[in-house]
Amino acid sequence: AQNLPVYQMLVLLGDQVISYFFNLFLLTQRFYVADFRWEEERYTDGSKWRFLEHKGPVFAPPYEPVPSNVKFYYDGKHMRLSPQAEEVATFFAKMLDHDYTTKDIFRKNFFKDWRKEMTSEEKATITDLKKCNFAEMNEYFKAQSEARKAMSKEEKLKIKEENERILQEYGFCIMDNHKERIANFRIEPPGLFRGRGDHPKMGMLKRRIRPEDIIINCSKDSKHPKPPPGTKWKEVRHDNKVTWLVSWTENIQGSIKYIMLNPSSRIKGEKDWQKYETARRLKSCVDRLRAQYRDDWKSKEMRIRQRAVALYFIDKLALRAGNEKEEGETADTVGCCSLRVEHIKLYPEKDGQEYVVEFDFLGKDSIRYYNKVPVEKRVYKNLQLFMENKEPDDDLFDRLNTSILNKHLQELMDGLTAKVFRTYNASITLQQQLKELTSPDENIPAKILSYNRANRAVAILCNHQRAPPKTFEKSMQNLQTKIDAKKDQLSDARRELKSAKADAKVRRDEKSKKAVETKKKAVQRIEEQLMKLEVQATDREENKQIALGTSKLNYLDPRISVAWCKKWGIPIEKIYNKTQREKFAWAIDMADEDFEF
DNA sequence: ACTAAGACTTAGTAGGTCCTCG
DNA sequence: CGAGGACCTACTAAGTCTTAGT
Repeated sequence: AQNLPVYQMLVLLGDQVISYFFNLFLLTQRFYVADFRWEEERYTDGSKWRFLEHKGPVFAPPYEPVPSNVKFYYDGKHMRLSPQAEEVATFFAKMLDHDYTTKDIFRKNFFKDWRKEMTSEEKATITDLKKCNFAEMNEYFKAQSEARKAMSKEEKLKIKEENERILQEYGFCIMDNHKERIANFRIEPPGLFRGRGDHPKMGMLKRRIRPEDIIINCSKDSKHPKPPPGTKWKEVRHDNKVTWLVSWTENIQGSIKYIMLNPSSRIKGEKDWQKYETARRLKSCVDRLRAQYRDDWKSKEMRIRQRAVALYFIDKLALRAGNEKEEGETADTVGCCSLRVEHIKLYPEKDGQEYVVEFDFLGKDSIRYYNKVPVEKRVYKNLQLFMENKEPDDDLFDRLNTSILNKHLQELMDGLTAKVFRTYNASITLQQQLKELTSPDENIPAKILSYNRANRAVAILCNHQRAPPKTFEKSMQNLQTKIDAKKDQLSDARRELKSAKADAKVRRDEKSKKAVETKKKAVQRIEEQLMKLEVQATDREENKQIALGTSKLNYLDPRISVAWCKKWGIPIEKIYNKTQREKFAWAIDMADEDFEF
C-alpha cells in the first residue's frame, strides 16, 4: 500500500467522499490519467475494484402491436391475436426469409413455446404451424425497414442523436478512478433463439427480461441505479470480487448473462496483457514441456499417454481444450479432449506421407475442422491403441478430460492451461511469419500484404473461418475490371512517355524536357496504383473463407504488431482500426520497435 | 473427487455506416 | 451525389476455466 498513487491512497483511507470527488476530478483529467493507467498498482487481494457506479441497463423497447390492417391468417381465415401471442408471432414472421424457419426442430420448438403464450381460445384454434400465414406481417416488417432506410437526413440525425444521448447516459460507468465504456449496456431483446449448427433448442422463445430479473452490482457508496418507475430490481449487491455490473439468467440454457466493460477498459486491458505475459512464459519453457510429453508417449500408464497425445494435438494443431457438454442441450461439437473415435481416421500412408491422421469434426460454433497431418510414429501407434475395441461414438481419450489436463499443465507452469497454447502458438507464428515475409525494400502496401499474410497463417492455424461474402464473386470481378482498365491506362501513359522522349531528343529544349519528366512521373504513379490494385486482389482472394479478425483481437499479442509497425514505419492505423487501437492502447503505449514476444 | 454454477473469453454474423468511384 | 461495397460495430452464442458446494 505504501507505493500506491495518491488517489488510490485516498480510497484506501476509506474516505469515500474524498475519493468520489477525486473520481469526478479525474474524469475531467482523463486524457492525462489514461496515459499512465497501465502503471497503476493492481489489487493483490483478488478484489477487482473499490468504487463502481453506473446507471443500470437499458431495457428492450416494449412491444408495439402491428396495425390492425396487418392480418394474420389461420387456415386461410383472418384471426386477431392477443398481444402476447402476436408478439411471438412477429418474431417468427420477421424470420420468414431465413433458412431457420424451414427446419423441423426450429418450427417444433417455436410452435411449442408460442402456444404457451396463447390464450386458451387461440390454443384451441391454432394447432398446426403449417396452417399459419405470417406473410402480411412479414411484408409489414420489410416495409418498415425500407421506410427506415428512406428516412430523411434530419430524421436519421435525430435518431442518431437520441442513440448518442442514451450512450452518454448509460454507456459509461465509473470504476475506481476512471470513467469507463460499458460493452453491452442494452438488455438482449426477446426473440427466437438462434443456435448455431444443429442446435436442439433453436426456435425456442427467448423471453423478455424485466427489472425483476436483474441483479445490479455496484459499490455501496455509489449512487445506485434506479429501476424503471413501478418496478424493482431482483437484487442489488456489492461484490467487488467480480467485474460485471449487471446480470440476469437467460431462459434457454439457464445460464447467466452479464453486462461488463468494454475491451478498452483498464480491467479488460490488464487481463489481456496478463494473458500474453502468460503465453510468453510458456515460450520460455515450451521446449521442456515438449520433451516431457514426447517422453510420456512411452508411459506405461494409459492415462498419461492419452494426456501426452492430447497435449501434442493442442500444441501442434492449436486445438481447443474440449470440455464435456451436456448431451441434447447444445449442438454436438467437440474439442481435443472430447474427440471421439469417429472424428479421426488413420492412414499408415497417404499422399506419399507416413502415419497420417485425418481430422474431421465440428468445433466451436459448429465450424468444421478438417485436416490431414502426418504425425510421429509413436503418436500413431498410441492412437491405434486408444481406438482398439471402441465404437465410433466412444471417446478417443477415455481416460482424460480438460480438468485432468489442466491440472497437469498447472503443475508444469504456473497459470498454464490448454488455451495458453493457442495464444502462444498464434503469437509466435505471427512474429515468425512477419520476420520471414517482410522484405525491407518493399513499399507500404506490399508490407501490409505481408502482414495480412502472416495474420492469415495464424487464422488458418486457429481454423477461423467465415462464410465467403455474398458479394465476393462480383466484387472480385469488379476489381479485375479495374485492374484491366489500369493496365490500359499504363500502356497509354508509357506510349506518351516514349513519344515525349523522342520529341525531347529532337527539340532539345527545356519545355520538352519538362514534359518528359511529367510523363515519367505519371507512368510511375500509374504503376504504383496498378500494383496496389493487384496486391488488393491477391489479398482478397486469399482471404475468401478466412476470418482475420478473431485472431487479431484475441490471439495475437498486439505488441508484436506495434513493434512491426514501428520498425518499418507503417502507420498503426493501417493495421488497427479505431476500436482496435482503443483495445490495444496499452500495447501501443508500451511496445517499442524491438519488442520480442 | 465430482458436479454445477459462475465468470469471463472467444466467436461468427447481421446490419448499419461510411467511403469510393463513376 | 447516389449506388455499391468494404468496413465496422453491436450482438449474443458458445466456448474455457475457476469456484463453490456436496
